[in-house]
Amino acid sequence: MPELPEVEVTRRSFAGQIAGARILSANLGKPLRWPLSAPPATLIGHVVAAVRRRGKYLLLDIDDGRLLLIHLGMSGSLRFFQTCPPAGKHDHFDLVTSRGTLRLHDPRRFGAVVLTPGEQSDAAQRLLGRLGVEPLGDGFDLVSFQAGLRQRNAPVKQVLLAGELVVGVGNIYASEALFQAGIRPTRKACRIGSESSARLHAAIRSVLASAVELGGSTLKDFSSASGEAGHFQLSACVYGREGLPCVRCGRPVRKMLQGQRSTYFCAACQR
DNA sequence: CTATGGACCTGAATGC
DNA sequence: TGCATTCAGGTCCATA
Repeated sequence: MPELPEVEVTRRSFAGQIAGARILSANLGKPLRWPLSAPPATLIGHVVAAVRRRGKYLLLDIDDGRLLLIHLGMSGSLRFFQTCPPAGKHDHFDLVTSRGTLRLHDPRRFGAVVLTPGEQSDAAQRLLGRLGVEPLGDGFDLVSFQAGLRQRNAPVKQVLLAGELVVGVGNIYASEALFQAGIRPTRKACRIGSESSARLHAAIRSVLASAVELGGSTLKDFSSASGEAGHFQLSACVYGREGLPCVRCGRPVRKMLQGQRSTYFCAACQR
C-alpha cells in the first residue's frame, strides 16, 4: 500500500496527537518483518517526543533517545484511537499511550516495528543507512540527481524503486512520474538526456507533493490514522489503467513487467 | 560489483 | 458452487 505520500499522510494525521504522550503499554501480535530488538515493555513510562519520517519509515522519538521504527510494508496501515476497539485478526501492534492508542493493522505482515537504541545505532542504520535523499526536501537537487542517474546502467524505473538515489518513489508513483516526464520506464538511467532528467526531477517532486495534498492513494485499503481515504488514484494517469486511453494522446495505456512488478506507460508519449 | 529471482504472508479477484 | 491460479502499494537475501 504505502509509498512516501501515504506514509507522510499517516504521519501528519497522528503526530500532533501522540507527541508528548506517555506510553502505558506496547503489545505485539503475530510476528512482523523484523523482530523488536528490545522487549516492548521497556517503553512503558516513556514519552513519545515526536514523529518523523525517513523514506517510507516512520520514526518515533522516545524521550530517552531511543527510536521506534515503523514500516507499513505492502498492506500496513496505522490508526490512532481515543477509545480503542478490541484487536482484530490483523492488528499486530498496539502502542497504548495517555492520549490514545496507535494501532498497526497489517494483513500481510510485511510491515515492521523495530525498537532501536537511537538513530545512529547499528540497528537503525542497517535499515536507514543506505536510503537516498528525501524527494520533497532541499537535498534533492537536480545536479546530484542527474549525476546519480548517469552512474546507473539499470532501467530508470528500477533505479527509482531501489531508493538509493531518492527515497519514497514506489510502484505507483514511479510509473506516474515517468509518464509525466515522458520517459520510457525501460530506458537505462545513464542514457537519459539532461532535459529529460530535469523533467523527471520535477515530476517526482510534483507527483509526490500532489499525492500528499490529495491524502495519498486509496487502492485497496489505505486510510490515514484518522480513517480518511485518499484520492490520488482518481488522478493517476497510467497506473492501473491498462487498455484505457492515455490522458495525453488517447492511445491505450500499456502494462509490462519489470523485476516482477507491473509498470504502466504510454508507448507514444514516453520514449 | 550488478542483475535476477525468490522469499516473506494473506486476501481479493479471476479463470475453469 | 468450488477450487486453483494470479496478483497486490516493499524490501531483504541468496545466487549467478
